[in-house]
This record gives sequence, C-alpha cells and structure tokens, in this order.
Amino acid sequence: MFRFPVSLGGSRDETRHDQITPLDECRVVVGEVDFFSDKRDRVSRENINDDEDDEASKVHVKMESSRVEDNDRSRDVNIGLNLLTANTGSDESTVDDGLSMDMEDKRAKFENAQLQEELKKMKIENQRLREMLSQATNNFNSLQMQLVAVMRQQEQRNSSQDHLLATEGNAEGGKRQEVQTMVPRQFMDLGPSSGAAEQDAEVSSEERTMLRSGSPPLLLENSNPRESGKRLLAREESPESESNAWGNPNKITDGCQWRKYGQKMAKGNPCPRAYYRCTMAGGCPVRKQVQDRSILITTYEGNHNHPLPPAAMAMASTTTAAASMLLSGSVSSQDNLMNPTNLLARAILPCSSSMATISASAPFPTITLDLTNSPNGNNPNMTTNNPLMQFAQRPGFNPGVLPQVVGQGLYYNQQQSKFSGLQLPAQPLQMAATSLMAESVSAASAAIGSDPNFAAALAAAITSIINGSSHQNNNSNNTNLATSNGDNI
DNA sequence: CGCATTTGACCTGCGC
DNA sequence: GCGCAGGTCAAATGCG
Repeated sequence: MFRFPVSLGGSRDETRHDQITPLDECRVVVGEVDFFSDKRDRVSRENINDDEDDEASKVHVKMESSRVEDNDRSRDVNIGLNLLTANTGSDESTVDDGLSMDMEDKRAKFENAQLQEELKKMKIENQRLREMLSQATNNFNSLQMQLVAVMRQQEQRNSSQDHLLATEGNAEGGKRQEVQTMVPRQFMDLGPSSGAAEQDAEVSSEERTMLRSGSPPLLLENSNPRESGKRLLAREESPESESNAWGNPNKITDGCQWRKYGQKMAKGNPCPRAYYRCTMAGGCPVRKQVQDRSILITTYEGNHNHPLPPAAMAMASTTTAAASMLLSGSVSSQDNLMNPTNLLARAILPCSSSMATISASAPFPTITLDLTNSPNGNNPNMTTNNPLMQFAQRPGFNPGVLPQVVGQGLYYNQQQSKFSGLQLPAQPLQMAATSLMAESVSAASAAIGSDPNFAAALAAAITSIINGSSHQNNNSNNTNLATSNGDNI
C-alpha cells in the first residue's frame, strides 16, 4: 500500500522519499512539513510496519513532531488533520501552497469588506439623495399651496375694491366663487398662441378674463392646455373659452387688464408686434409689447400705479422663483422657496430677480422680462406687496446679466447683431442697465420671433430644463420678456 | 350705445 | 440731412 502512490506516480514527495538522504531529512524536517508523509506514516503504522521506507518516514515524522512539540503540541495535531485551517492565520506556516491561498483568502476578504463598505456608503448616499429629493418636492408643494392661499387672501381683500370685479354684478357671484377655487389656473390655460391680436374677442367679460388670469395651477390640473381649456369651457359654458390666455394677450393673461393701442410690423419679423396699455387703473403707465408667432414675446415696461391683482402677483412670484432656479442651475433642498431673496442670492445672476421671467409653465416655455419697476422703486405698493420687488431693489444686482445671457442665444441666431454686440459694464447704473435691457429685450424679441427654428429650439431647451427640475415660472419686477411656444403644442 | 380693436398717419430716435 | 424703423395717436370699425 505504501508503494502504491509511488508507483502511481511519481509525485515529488514519493520520489523524494525514495531517494531520501540525510541531507534531505534535515531539509524536510526543518524546512517543510510533509503531511502526506505523515499521513502515509500513520497508515503504514496501522497496517504495515516492516516496510523499509517507513523508517525514513518515521524518522521524518518523529523529527517533525519533536520540532512542533517545542512550539505547540496541539497545533501539531491539527496540522496533521486539517491542512488549510491549521495553517490559516499562522505566521509560522511554512507550506507554500497554504501561504498563497491564505494570502488570496485574505485579499478576497479584504476586497469583500471594501466592497461592502462601498456599498454601504452608496446606500447612505442614495438615502441622502432621496431625502433631498423628497424635501425639494415638499418645498415645492408647500410653496404652491402657500401661493394659492396668498392669492385667495388677496383676492378676497381686493374684491371689494376692484372696480373691475364690481361691475360684474350679482349674477356673476357664483363664478367669482369659482375663481377663488380655481386660483392656480392661469398657467394651465396657456394654450398655443396664434395671432395674439386676432383672437382678442374670445374673452368677452371682465369676469371671464379674471377667471382666465386666475392663477397658476400647474400641478393642480391637467397639463394639456386644450383639455384644461375644455374643462374651463365646461364650467363657463362658453365656446369662447376655447381660446386661451396667450391668445388674448391684450386681455388679462398676466393678471392685469390691457388695451391694445397699436400694432406694427417689425422689420425682419413676419409677425406683427402689438402694443398694449394697462387699463386696470386710469393713467397707469405700464405698457407691454407682444410679439407672437411660434413664440410669444411679451415685454413689460413702466410701473403700475395701482395694486396688482392676485393673479399678477402670483405670476410674478412663480416666474421669479422659477427663473432663479433655472439660472442658478439647481436649488438645494435646504433652500426656502418662500424666500426669494435667499433663492436669488444663490442664483448665478445676481440680478435674476430684477428682470427674470422664464416661465416654462407646463407645455409653454415662457421667458419674461419685466421692466415695470423703475430702478428707484418709485412704486411703494409694488415694493411692499411684492417680495420680488424688494429683491429687485437690493443693492448689487446686475440687471445687465440677463440680456447678456439671452444675447448669446440670439447671437446664435445671427439675426440680431445689435443684440450680440451688446456690452454692459460689470456694475452699470441701474437706469442705464434697465434701458439697455429694454433694448436687448426688444432685439431678443425680434430675433426669437423671426426665426421659428430658433424659437422652437429655445422652447425645447427651456422645456427640457424645466422638466428636469420640475419647476415652474418666474417673474421679476424690472423687465418681463415672455416667450412661449405656441406651435409645438 | 359704449367699449375695444383695427389701422393708417404721425412722431421720434438712430444710423448712414 | 435723409431714410428707416419703432412707437404712439386717433379716427374708423366691429361687437356685445
């Protein structure tokens, strides 16, 4: 039996045993542990004791045993029965294969631990991101709810003073009630614009216009302008409501009442530019220009000499908030959306509040540049009522930044050298900057309106941004350039 | 009939 | 100074 393995094969051990020399014995005893020999020795002791080769094995085992005894007898026993486990973790191991496996095992365990650690970190990070997302969503919802509440409050407060609403009579009382329940509706009504000036007559009553300008519902109603329009239609029982706010820029699309006083064909622009004057109060100097085609461009200029209706306030608030978000890239969940100052302070554009209105509400991306607030802030009502106004008057804001930003887009269009060539000082006087902005906005309006492709591209870009951040609109107090894509929807 | 829109004329600013 | 373009005015028109 002993020879059996030898004849089979010739393993190095057997060969060595066959040719063992005194030198080899020493080497084996000191430098190696021949467990196979040990095992074989036990077998031979149990079965065959007269084999010559067993002597060598016996010697070998004995010497090894004596060596081990010097260190650890119990370990000696374990080594004989369990190769791997006996040597694992032992610095005294002298078996090459065992050592490499041990190292391999150690490395594997280490890597495993590392991976688990990494996984744990990723889980933590993932949870943190989820919390941030949840917080941002909550903030957004909270903002919207508060906006609705504020609008309702102000509408109730102003309803008795609002001569426009007062003219509606008792018969409209029910509808007025409905208005309050539909507060955030305006942005949903932003249907495709198609000939701003030509579709004026669709809103026949002030009540209806107020209804339309009602407010920004965005999340509260269907995002499909047509569907929402039909829904509104059903409530109002009027076929005219098929048209939307954007189709009636002269009316109350932004919460104010406007009267068209002129229309002009702009050079290089296939679509006419309409001029509107605020008629909510006698002598109100605020005017706006509307250029409509694939993109509706609205430019406001001047200061209202009367309190703004809730819808206008709401629009201003939402547009400004959205603008700040857009311009600042992203907003941390820590940010308080109800604090425009905080928000805007984080914005890339220090002046975002002063001019911004990138309204990407639902399917209609809108850029609004509001020039209605003078640099001096000579409208106490606006200033005190609208936090946006307050921010607009903060020192250090740079009204020239937005036109520069927009100007880059227009430069791409290569149709407005005037705009692309615009250069503004780093800290211009607000008056000068506002003037420049107005010019820039005009140029931008012409450029955007004159190029359907660019308009579509701009709309798509804005929509993309908005969709990605789930944010809505903005406004500002200084300049309101609104562009809304009406072709794509 | 009253109000809002339309539209042509006029005014103003800017560039050449 | 002239021409052009943008902006405004106001009479005409349409609609409820």
